[in-house]
Amino acid sequence: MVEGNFKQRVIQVVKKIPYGKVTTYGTVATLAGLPRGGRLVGGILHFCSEDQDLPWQRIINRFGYISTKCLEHPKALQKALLEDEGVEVSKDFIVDLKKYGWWGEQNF
DNA sequence: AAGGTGACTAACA
DNA sequence: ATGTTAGCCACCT
Repeated sequence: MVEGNFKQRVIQVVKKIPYGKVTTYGTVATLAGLPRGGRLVGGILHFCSEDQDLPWQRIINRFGYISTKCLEHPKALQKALLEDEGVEVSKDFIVDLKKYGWWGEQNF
C-alpha cells in the first residue's frame, strides 16, 4: 500500500524536523534507516517536495549548502523558505549547521 | 520491463 | 594528504 517504505520513512523523519532547524541528507537517511542513503533522500524530496507538505527546504548537504540543482526547486526558493523560518542563509546559500543544525534528538 | 539517474556520504587506495 | 570507488532505493524514460 505504500509506494516505498523508505520514502514514507524519510517523509516521517523530515516532518519531525523542528521549525527553524535544518539537517543533512545523511542524517535524514540515517534516521530513516539508511546510513548511506543520502541520495535517496534528495531524490525523494525532488519528487515529493510539495506533495506531502514536507519542509524539504530544511534538508541540505553536510556542508550546509543548498545542493538543489533543479530549476524546479531553485536555491533562491529554499533560501527564502529558510529565512522565513528564521534560519540565516548566506549569499552563497550556506547555512550554519553549528547554529541551526538538527541531528535527530532534540536537546531537552 | 529493464536500465539509468540522482538535491549524498563515507570508506579505500 | 587527495582522488576514486562503492552503496543506498525510488522514480523516470
